[in-house]
Amino acid sequence: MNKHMATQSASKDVTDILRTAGLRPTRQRVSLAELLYSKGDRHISAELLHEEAVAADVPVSLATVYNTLHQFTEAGLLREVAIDGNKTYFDTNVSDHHHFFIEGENRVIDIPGEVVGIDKIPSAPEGMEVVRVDVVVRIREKS
Amino acid sequence: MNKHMATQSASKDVTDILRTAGLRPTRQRVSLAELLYSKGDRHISAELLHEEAVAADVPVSLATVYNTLHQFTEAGLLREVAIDGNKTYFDTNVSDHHHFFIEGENRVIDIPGEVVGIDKIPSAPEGMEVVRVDVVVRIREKS
DNA sequence: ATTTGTGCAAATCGTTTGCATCTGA
DNA sequence: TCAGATGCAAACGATTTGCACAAAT
Repeated sequence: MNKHMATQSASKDVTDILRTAGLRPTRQRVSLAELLYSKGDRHISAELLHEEAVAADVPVSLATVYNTLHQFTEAGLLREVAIDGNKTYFDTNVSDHHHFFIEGENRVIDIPGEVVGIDKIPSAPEGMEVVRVDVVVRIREKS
Repeated sequence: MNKHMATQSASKDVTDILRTAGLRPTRQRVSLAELLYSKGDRHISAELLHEEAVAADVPVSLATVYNTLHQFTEAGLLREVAIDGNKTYFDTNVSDHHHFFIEGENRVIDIPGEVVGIDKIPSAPEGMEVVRVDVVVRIREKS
């Protein structure tokens, strides 16, 4: 059934993931997914992913990159990290964790392990429920 | 020296604050400061503040509102709250505290008291120092 | 064949900037 | 006076959208 097994070992899983998520595994989506997940946890902007795709000979339009990132996010494959205001980062690590934000460099990195302990999660106001707690530790070059 | 004392009781303090911060107390800056600080703690966007100013018969350009907000921030009179990505909020509460973010409404409110306890602040990577820890508790209408 | 995705370029939104004009000390 | 502030409109960067074309099932 698969005509080119050899070249599809990596694509195969991605294809299934997409299908399971209810997304048609198109060329662009498969390629983008591979770029996203083949290098460990990443925090990437739409623009950067677009550049990577083009560099990897997967010409895809910026608009499609945006669409894809949002679809992946809705499907739970990515998490949007809103830290800086002007740019949106997408985190390939969907599990519960927090971030360092390097000021000046505008870079986001995961805080390793279960290092942040919040001992008192404040109770939400009447009729509200907590969706998620985000912790951002802003750091800079030691002066 | 003050010709219209009666109308200046509120303006007086603001004027001093601005002067102390090294900012010339111009009409616009004084008015914006009053709008900002006369209603308790606020989390306001440039656009909204602009609308309020115009509504209060203090015609000021949006560009000036942006300039002013940034100058106030540099002077330590305001704190920038980056939560949402597409919009920047300025917090009139400069003290150490954290925020609820109401999804859907895109509203920011202070978490009252010293309710958030972070028991382990992760150590920053080599050569880096922690500037600040931001905690955002995302909440939504209970379903 | 039908449905869904893609590309392009134009549109939008928040924010910033350049520059001529005004204003506070 | 004159450095510093303001207003306007144009410039900007990130993101979105509309619509004709292409690809997946």
